[in-house]
Amino acid sequence: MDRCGDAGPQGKENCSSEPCKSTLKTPLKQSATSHSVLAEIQSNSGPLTTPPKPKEIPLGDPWTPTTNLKILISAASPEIRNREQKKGLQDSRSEILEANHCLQEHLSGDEYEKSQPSRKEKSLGLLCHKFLARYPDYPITGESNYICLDEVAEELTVERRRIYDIVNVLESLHMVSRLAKNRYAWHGRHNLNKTLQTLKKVGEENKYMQLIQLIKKREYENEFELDGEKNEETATKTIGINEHSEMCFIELPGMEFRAASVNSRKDKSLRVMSQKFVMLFLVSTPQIVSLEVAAKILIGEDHVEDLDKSKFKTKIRRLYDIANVLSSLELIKKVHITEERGRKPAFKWTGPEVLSDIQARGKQIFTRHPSLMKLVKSIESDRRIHSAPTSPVKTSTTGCDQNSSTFPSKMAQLAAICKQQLEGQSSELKMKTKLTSNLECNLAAPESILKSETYTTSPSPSLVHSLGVLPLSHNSMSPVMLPHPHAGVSYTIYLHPSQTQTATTYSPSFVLQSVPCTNVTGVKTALEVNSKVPFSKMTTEEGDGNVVKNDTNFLNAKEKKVTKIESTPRSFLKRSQALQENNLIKKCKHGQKSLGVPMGESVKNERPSSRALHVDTEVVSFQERGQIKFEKLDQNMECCCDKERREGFPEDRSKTSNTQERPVPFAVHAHEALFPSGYLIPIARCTQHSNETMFSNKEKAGICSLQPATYSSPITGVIPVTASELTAVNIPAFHVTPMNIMVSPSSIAAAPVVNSSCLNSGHTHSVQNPSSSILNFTLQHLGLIPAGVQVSGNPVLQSLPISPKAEHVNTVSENVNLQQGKVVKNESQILDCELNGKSVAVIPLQQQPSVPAKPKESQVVTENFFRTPGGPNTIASLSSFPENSDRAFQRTLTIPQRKLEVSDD
DNA sequence: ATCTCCCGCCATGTT
DNA sequence: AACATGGCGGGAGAT
Repeated sequence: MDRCGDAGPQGKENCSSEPCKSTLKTPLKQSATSHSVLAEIQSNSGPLTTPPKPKEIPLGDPWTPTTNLKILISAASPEIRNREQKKGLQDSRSEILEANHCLQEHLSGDEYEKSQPSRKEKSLGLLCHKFLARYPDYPITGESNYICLDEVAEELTVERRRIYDIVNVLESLHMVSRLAKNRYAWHGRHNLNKTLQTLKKVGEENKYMQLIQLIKKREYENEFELDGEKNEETATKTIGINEHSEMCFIELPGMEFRAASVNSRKDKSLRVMSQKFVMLFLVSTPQIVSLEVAAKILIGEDHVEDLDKSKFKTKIRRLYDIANVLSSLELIKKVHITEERGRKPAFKWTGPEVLSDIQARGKQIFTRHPSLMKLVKSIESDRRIHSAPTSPVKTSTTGCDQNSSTFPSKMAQLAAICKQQLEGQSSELKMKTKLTSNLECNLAAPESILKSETYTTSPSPSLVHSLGVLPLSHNSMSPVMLPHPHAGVSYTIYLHPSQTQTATTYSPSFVLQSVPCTNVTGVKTALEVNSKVPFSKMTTEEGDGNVVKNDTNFLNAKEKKVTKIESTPRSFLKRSQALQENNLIKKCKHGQKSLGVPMGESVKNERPSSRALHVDTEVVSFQERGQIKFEKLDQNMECCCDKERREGFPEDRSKTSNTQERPVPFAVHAHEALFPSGYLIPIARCTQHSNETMFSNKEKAGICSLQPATYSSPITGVIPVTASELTAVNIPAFHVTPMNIMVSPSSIAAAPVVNSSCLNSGHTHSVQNPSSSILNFTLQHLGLIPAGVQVSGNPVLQSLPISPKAEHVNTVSENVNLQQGKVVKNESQILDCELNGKSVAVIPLQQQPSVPAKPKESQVVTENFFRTPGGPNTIASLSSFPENSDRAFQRTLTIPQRKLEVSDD
């Protein structure tokens, strides 16, 4: 029971508990944090003092059944959670403690023991959930949220040591950054996409994919003959990764850890391991990584030589720790891979899809200007405060769906192909949704409040419109942002160019329609043919007990599960065939090393890990449904998709194109640039600012410091959005009448800004006060504005560019997440705004041919990007992609933009 | 038996 | 020296 001993010495002078306490529930996720509140919090947060920790944990963890229940409940229900928090944790806690104490006294040994929380209840995952519940996924940017470790530990009644585990992982994702001793800044998921993108890039550069495959191959080839170590070693050497590539923590230039302490160990463990682990998911095709492989790779990098069991074991332990946190973040999910050797634990990526560098490049065309983001946010907050509920009624605007009905079969096919990708986004959606709902609640009438699972309804359906869609990259798919039927949230769907004209709302219905089975089969076949990898049988176990075995048609399976649409007998037949094939292959595997890529593991859809809390049932289930994957297929598919993406497939390829439409309700990432600590954040300029600085000033300015200087694009007024972020801004209804352009700052909702993270390029441009003509031109040129489309007129200003005065603009942007790009539909409105003297923001441009703007920084950024202060390496690998960013990027810029499709509703 | 992974000792860094 | 961080692995609950 000396538990508290080490981890948290009690008396810390830091962080007076008072401030912290008051701050405590800091930014409640659900509650729309108002500026004032945040400000208060900030001001309150005192010096970094560690509150004398009254850690009576030893006395009896508050982990009484009651506590547990509360925790679980709160974890499951944001509303409840918030309520709880508001209610005052202190009180409840003390009560609990007391109760517990009593319990302890009255129950003797055994009994007391039983009353104690089970191991599960103390899991890191659960703890992480609690931790995350304390902060909003997308905190308002200027109002940073501080995290006082001591306080958190105390409130969560855990040792500080545990908090470190969580924080370290969060740090690896740049969701938090260390400000000082005992203090961290909470960034939420604002930087997540960028971070992931960067990680993916680094992972690619480090050839993790190959390494993984090599390892798998070895295993596959010599089932048990060689020890993993040797395999690993060999693999590593073969690939030529590692030794030198020992990667250190990836951070952004200017964002390095300030504390030496952190630096000292930063290249070690948890943080780095976490990043690497994530990289593995991002680079591997079926985004499933077994612990074993991950451990080997991680160990391999460190010390290829001494790979002993204990080390391996330790690595596994750490991976579990990390996995728990990542699971809580809903980035991964535990699954089991069943192969001949047996079942082995693995994790499946369920986070947002991350475009590869190359892929992203094309898509990154548009980046939301930081200032816009801020504006959006400002608007939002403003709205909350000032604006009257305009249209309280939440209508499920299914609008735009006219198209859905018309949804071409092609689309469906595409959807099928990419469905898996959607899964990943679902989580994001969920998150975004939450945010949205919060916002909505604030803005709209109570009725409009939605549950986290549901999409939020916009205050006024009519007002809410679909945002424009920005064409994305080379990818032929055009993202279309549509209002969510259920919610007022718009989201973007990527359609193939050919499909572009059709806009659909992301809705269940949509999904269903979009996924025809037939296509899947065809695709599959093609893939199979092409694939060099032998199929192996894979099985996915699901929580519900379904076990699917199959190698092919994972799509079908998936489809079936996801959409419930099709389960064609045919597909099953195919499946069986595939299985047979696989078996044959397996039998021959020894003889054929060439086939060797041991991809085929059976993946089982796993039931939700016991630990994981299923907060959002819908989401989870959705994700789960889509879980079944057949590695091979996946892989193949992925490859194809990838290829296509890179090549920028021609339009006719639409079938295969992966529609990544993940309608993801997204929070607007505001200012990545502003973000204090994102190490991975590519945006060059941002990094230059110290955290503190960034927060304070920029917010008000509403303008990102980043922008202008860096890119000058002929087209002013346009803000390039990066597709990579996939974030679309959802623009809530405006209070503006169609004709009327008078948008009061307060009334301005959000601008449809597409946010993207240009990892390499950091192309964030934002122009202010673009001339309308220019905008029009640009839009047309880009194809954003369909020739026939009439942009204006629409009373509902969906995508409203944000007014420069951003300060008062409310942001709703958080709702939508665009994967690739968005098109702003209401250009007219935008123009209007501008005309009115408001500066308009949003319009994607970078890709426009005419805009050659290439950030000079890109190069710099790239270099720094991965630079790991502590480490040597880092990225020697960058070299692996010779063409790296700059050039490629430039080229990209020059590439004529493909036509953007705007769905007009 | 294996999988998970909590727990907390203790080394390392910071203040 | 006291405190902050966090590497690490024993060992026990969960399966």
